[in-house]
Amino acid sequence: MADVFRALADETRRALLDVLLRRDEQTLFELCTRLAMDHGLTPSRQAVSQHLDVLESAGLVHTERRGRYKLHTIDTSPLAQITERWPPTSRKATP
Amino acid sequence: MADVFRALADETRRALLDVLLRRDEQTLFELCTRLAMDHGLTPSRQAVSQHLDVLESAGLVHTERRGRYKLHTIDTSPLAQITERWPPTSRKATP
DNA sequence: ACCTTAGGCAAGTGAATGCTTGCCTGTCAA
DNA sequence: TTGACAGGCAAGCATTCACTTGCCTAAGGT
Repeated sequence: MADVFRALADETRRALLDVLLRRDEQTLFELCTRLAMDHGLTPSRQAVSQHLDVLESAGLVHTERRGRYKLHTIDTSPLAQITERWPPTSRKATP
Repeated sequence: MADVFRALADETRRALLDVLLRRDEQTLFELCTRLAMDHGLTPSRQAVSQHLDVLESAGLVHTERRGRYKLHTIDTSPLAQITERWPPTSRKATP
């Protein structure tokens, strides 16, 4: 579970999740392009690849080889554990 | 919002949230003790104090001075933004 | 066959960060 | 007033981590 938090700690990786939420099954180069277009982030291809490895280790992204393409798919289910671990506090006011 | 993820990235800080979830309004020394007892973590008082600062900056912990004591209270509301940003994926199977 | 394209591997670098150390401030009780 | 207790401040150290650089593998098209 620590891997999930470590993965979410980086802004580029959070942006990658945003990009993948719009459309699944994107390749590394597609993700690089959309990071730049939609989020103004321009890390190198290798940097993005390493980020995707971290996300995959955390179970937040699944991959599938198809020919020479590697398609990335988001999986938000590990995030549910967060609000399960620290449920919404019933407090007098958080208005 | 980046502060929230940064705060959650550390295991000691996550353990602090666990401790605070069991009981609110604890002092720095109480938190140190419970970290050791319940989680096997024995960082120094100063280390815990710095962690609490990070948690407070993220809005996950609120504090109140009472005499020479500083009481810490958990606030889980920032965590709701996580599942709002990446909602549960309606996928073929996450069973 | 050849070249392009999509991706991977690994070492090295610089910055962020968790933690320690030492000292200081303020509050309460005897 | 003095001493003990709860906490704060700031510099220094060591590790982690994001990113680059350079080279390599493999699949697809012409």
